[in-house]
Amino acid sequence: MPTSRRSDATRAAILEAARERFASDGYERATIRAIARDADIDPSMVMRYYGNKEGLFAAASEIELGLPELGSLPAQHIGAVLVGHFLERWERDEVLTGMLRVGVTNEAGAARMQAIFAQQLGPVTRGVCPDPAEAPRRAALVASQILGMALTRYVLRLPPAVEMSTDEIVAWLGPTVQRYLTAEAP
Amino acid sequence: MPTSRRSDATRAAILEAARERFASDGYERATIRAIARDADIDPSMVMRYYGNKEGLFAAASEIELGLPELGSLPAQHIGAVLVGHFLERWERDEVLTGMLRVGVTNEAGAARMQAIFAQQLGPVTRGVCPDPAEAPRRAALVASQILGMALTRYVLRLPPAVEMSTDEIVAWLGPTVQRYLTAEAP
DNA sequence: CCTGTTGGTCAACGCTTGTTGGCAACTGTA
DNA sequence: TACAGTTGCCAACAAGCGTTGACCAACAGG
Repeated sequence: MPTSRRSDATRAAILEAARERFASDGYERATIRAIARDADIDPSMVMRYYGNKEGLFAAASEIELGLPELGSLPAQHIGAVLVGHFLERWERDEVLTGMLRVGVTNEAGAARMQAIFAQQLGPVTRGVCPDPAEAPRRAALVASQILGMALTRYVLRLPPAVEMSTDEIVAWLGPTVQRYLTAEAP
Repeated sequence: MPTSRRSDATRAAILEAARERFASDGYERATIRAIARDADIDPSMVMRYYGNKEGLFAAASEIELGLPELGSLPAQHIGAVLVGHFLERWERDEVLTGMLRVGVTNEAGAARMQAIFAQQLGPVTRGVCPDPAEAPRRAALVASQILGMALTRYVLRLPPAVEMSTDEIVAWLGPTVQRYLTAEAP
């Protein structure tokens, strides 16, 4: 079991092409043939290395949100920091847009998305919201606003949402997220 | 040009089946054959009456949000009323879920969604936000929160979002929408 | 030098898709 | 009754899909 195989470059190329295709086309329209063409490789290699299309998608959709530790931050800025972080992460590449697109079209994609948010956003909220038992609900509220902005801005591309600057978005959404995290339940 | 044709029932059956399929499967996976099977009809009839798949989708996605007149309402309740109305509309049938699903996967779907919100949510905001020139931006913010909740609750089905009651959602999102509509720009 | 493993290509398979055109049955009109 | 238009079904098409298995080239160890 060698630590690095000759085929690692090929595997990586496939994975990168797969991420881009899934991101821009969604699960159904991202064909194995197109991915293979992008990676300059035969479609059958994709099958060999990832078993089938679902396996390829599973491998291509391991995503790190890379959320910061919020514990050390001034409590009243958490919302803005979180919104800013997500916006930056969203604009860095198309991975999250793709995740969103696939999460909507594909059952496995939706499950993957549930897991990502539960595992990575859940703990963050647990540390800052008043009643830890309510953390999942707070996380869902935060997710609804952040994913909603991502949806309107990066996927549906409603013009006013596209035209806003990231600073403006942070200024508008920051207080919302802040409230979802730290306010008493209404 | 008769006012009613014998085939009107067929056309309606096709349209209804199409709406359901587009809603539950998205654009790509909703096949003409499956729609025809649901409507107990030959696939070629779909082509005859709607030209092609895009035409069928266009016909199936004419949607009325049916937003209420907000002008006569107490200004401080607008947010809650709007959120409640959308939730009710969303849970009544699967049409809006379908619109969302198709808007994400399909360019024409996204365009349709832009139009719906511009034409139906835009005027509402224009009447209530401080500076009418900012109405489109306010509408986009409102859309981001409302579509975000719909996304997490009805499409991705994040468990905490599903488990909340509509009253709880109104209580949480109402003030957010209210602020997006009526607060001074931050 | 042989031999087995690995990386990669090629051609094909069975299937589903959107779409088309021909043909039968019915309806309304003259 | 005869005829034109409408409604519907059937069979087929070309294209694209995921997937498979046979085959070749390079390389490794003995």
